[in-house]
Amino acid sequence: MNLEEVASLSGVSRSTVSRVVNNDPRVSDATRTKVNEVLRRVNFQPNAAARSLAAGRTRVLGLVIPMGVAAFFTDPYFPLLIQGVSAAANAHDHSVMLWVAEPEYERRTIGQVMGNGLIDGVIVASMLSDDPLLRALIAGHLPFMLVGRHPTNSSINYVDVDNVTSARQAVTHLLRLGRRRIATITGPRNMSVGADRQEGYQAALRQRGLVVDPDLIVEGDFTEAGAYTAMQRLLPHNPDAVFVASDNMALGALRALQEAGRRVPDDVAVVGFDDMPFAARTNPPLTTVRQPVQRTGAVAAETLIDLIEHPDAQPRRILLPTELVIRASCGSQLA
Amino acid sequence: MNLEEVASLSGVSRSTVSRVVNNDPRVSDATRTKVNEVLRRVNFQPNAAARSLAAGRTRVLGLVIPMGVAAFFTDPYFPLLIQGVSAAANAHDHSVMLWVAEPEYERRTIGQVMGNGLIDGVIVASMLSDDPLLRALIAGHLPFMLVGRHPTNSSINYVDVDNVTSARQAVTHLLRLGRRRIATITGPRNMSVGADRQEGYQAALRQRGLVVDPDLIVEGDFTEAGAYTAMQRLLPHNPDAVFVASDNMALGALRALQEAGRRVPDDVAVVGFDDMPFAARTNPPLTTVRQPVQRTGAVAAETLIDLIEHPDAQPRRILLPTELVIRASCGSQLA
DNA sequence: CCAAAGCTTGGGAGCGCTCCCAAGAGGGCA
DNA sequence: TGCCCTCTTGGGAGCGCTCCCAAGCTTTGG
Repeated sequence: MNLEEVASLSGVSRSTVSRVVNNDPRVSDATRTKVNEVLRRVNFQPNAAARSLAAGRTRVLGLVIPMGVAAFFTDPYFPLLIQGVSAAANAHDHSVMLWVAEPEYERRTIGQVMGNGLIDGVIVASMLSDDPLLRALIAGHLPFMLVGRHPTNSSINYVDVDNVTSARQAVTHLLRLGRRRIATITGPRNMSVGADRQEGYQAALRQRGLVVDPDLIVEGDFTEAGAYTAMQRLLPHNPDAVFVASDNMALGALRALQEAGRRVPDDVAVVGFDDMPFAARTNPPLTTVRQPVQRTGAVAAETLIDLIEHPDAQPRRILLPTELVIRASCGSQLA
Repeated sequence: MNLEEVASLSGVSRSTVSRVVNNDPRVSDATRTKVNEVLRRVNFQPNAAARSLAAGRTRVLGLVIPMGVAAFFTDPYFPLLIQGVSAAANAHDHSVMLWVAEPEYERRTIGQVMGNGLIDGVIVASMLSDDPLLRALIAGHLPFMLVGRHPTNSSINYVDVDNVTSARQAVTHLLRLGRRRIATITGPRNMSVGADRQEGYQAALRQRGLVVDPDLIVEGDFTEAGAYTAMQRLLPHNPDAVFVASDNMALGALRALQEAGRRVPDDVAVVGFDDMPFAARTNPPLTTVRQPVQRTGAVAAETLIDLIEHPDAQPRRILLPTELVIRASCGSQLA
């Protein structure tokens, strides 16, 4: 069923049917009603390919999740993000094309994502600092949004939470509770989330006039298992608190602490990051920084659509607010 | 950059360039080399929309994840499945369009997924038994694959693991270890995974000549929190083992048991299902049924592509093998 | 040596839509 | 009454590709 057939069924021209389908105001009410009636009766769906070809726009957003991140499989972060993107895209009458980028995705993905006109723009999640896809994106002319700011190039559009400030507040909270040997398990240093949360950690210590002890900083990889090992490496240095850069990693830290016989929060206070669904149910319940993950995805999609429709607009740099959620693992029920 | 431009740059016709791009053998080696050279130089990417329009094929697979399942956000099952689908699709030069279907997705999604020619076929994950999307799919003519068999209509193409047999084996293992009051926390009954695993549980008991005690069967929803409550409801009935229909739910069961002061496996043996990454690291490590989730996704994609290319082929019903992974939570290191 | 059968190449048609321009109908106003 | 402007409608062109047919050339074999 195509426009022409609907046209002859309703006794008007292809152009008029097209106008009705696209809500063009330049159609009389009588005609519109008549055509809509036929449209509904035959359950007309305009052909997406033809539409894209003629209009030069596909109404499809790309979503790239680089798979350098093993955490994709264990961290609920990505499903939440995907859900947010998907919901916002659908609400704006767009579809989502997904690429779960393999390690050696450079060749295929980059070419596919760009150039061939399959998508109008692309959202890239959890980008590594020196990603070849990112280089191609910067060189190209396809609108794109990063989830998580780029560490060096600040002219790139992104949506993120204020990781530095959030981390600083979390660590400041631990300081206020009297903890002094505060350790941290960071994210990978080549991701800006990792670097930023560590920076916030250090800022809090310095603000308090404390020196940053490199022995109390261990790099994690956002997996539970990685954090477990990281925590074991921290134990000999006798921290009295640890700020862990994700809830998922906090799980690993808790497990290591428990196995080592350290009580939480009595011996070691633990603060996570994300406020994932399970954070309220750990033992003890996890104090953590709540970030709006679905919202982040939704904002990324909405901003990207806006960017596609207004290519001349100034760069978008969006920071979403976080909130420190106090539970038992930090040793205080007070804010 | 389009075919015509490449053609004039290489001194041949549009048709010839098209043949080279599509690896049509009817081109002389000399011409092919010459054109390929230009193709590479200008980094030619054929326009996807034009291609789809002309060829009547998009090389895009749809992937629908109904969101009735709250577990999407916490269960690593879906990321693994998505990864499998994505990898296989990419390997076959296809892209993946994702719909995370909202509760009231009937109207929009169904229309979008079908009809408008955006995709060549669709994979539907975790279908509820009486899903409107499924009804539309059956009535329509778009090739589709289910992940998880359909409970009643066996002529539908699907890929699944043999849930009945797997569950039966897991429970038989518990029986062999001497457990007699074996409980189960099932998946939702309106999903075939839920029903099938419960059926396997019952089959194992009957095979042993035991009666099925309805008090020992509680329905879960594939979430940790749901299973926690379910386990609490089971406790008064003093089970000496529990077969939990997913690892994620096993987490909740373990938490409930621990809080109630029951030792695992001494007082209550626990067996899960999935062998998710975290299963080896629970306390105690979880005995579980390993199912090849990524493989399931990959097979779904590959079969769907085959179905698209050979529409007359007979129905595909694929069962993938599982494996019982013995760890400490069942009270035996023996197979 | 010539017909028949390859091989290689070019160009037309058409996929189903959007966008633009033109034309007809009707209304307002001098 | 006549002119201009607005509203509504129709149809042509063209998006960039694939598919089909035909034409030219070369090869094969009787």
